[in-house]
Amino acid sequence: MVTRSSKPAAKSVRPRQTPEKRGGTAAQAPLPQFDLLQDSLGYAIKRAQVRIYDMVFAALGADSISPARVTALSIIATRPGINQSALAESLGINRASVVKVIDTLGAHGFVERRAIPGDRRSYALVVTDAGKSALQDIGERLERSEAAIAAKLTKAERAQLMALLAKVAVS
Amino acid sequence: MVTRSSKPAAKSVRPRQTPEKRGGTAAQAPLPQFDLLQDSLGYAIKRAQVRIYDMVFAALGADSISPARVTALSIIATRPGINQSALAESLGINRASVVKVIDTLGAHGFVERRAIPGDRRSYALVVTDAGKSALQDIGERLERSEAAIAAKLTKAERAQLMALLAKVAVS
DNA sequence: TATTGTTATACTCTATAACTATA
DNA sequence: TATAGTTATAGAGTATAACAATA
Repeated sequence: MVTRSSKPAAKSVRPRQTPEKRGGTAAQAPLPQFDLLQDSLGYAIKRAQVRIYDMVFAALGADSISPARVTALSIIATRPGINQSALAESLGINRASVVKVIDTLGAHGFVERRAIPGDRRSYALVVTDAGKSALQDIGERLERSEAAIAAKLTKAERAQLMALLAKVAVS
Repeated sequence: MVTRSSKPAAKSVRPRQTPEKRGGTAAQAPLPQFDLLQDSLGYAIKRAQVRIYDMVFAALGADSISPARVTALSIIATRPGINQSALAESLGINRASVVKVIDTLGAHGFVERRAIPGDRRSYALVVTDAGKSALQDIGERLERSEAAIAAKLTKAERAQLMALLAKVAVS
């Protein structure tokens, strides 16, 4: 049984490159300043996200599938019959990376690759009963977990936060 | 000095789909449902975070240090003389992992490890003039970048979003 | 003994490129 | 030619454990 190891921590993939490109022009100017850590909406969101991520891990339990896999499972549940490439698109990752995701979900017995009569190049991904059951359980755990956060916000505030975040997330 | 050019790419959770088949012939219970993808505050935050992360990458440019390193650099700038262990604590990562972070920032000439007279076990980390200059430039880039998001929100909405996120982020 | 930085090692998540089998 | 899935390989970011130097 594949399980999540200890600490996951945040991700961040970035191509590295050579240093020095921004030369040392006039060094110290009176900074009109925008304090990254304090004033950036990006950092504010990041902090909230890190906080929630911790809670999600605690809620899922040590032997659960990872949050990323829960997302994949949720998408397949919502779009039964989706193929791996479309799932990759939906997850915003490369289709090659989806292979292991499905292998893992398959090893857990949560998802199946089903043959498609008309096209033998791809599979129709479907969530099994065990997968639906797991998703139900996970949903309940996360819902209870979010209740801890909701306790800090009124219903109206939560709704407004969701609305504002949706505006920000618009691509 | 690793120099892998190409796509930034990162992301993690990026659900989005059409509202279709849902209450089907489930062998499970009549789900009172909490739709993870739709109703979870965690996912809403994650989506916003992914969106902003994309913008941050674009704003920083291909030859910049990573967002995580920008954070480290900002912290050192805010707390000059901090040592690696305290920085690790502040970043929420293991102190062993900080070694490479500082090595990288050092290779860029943005940070220096300075000897501390009283304690030869640790270093006082300080941002160099080049580092301050880079931070200034990055701050301006990110500020302009956030303006694109701010355009979707009124000043009051932005302030409220920041306030609500701060409530959520409270540990 | 406790702390700090370091090294060696390993794991997760993801990307690219190339390959196979279809279509 | 184009598409879907796969494999091999690589890189970023992080963790653990063990270690030396220093306190």
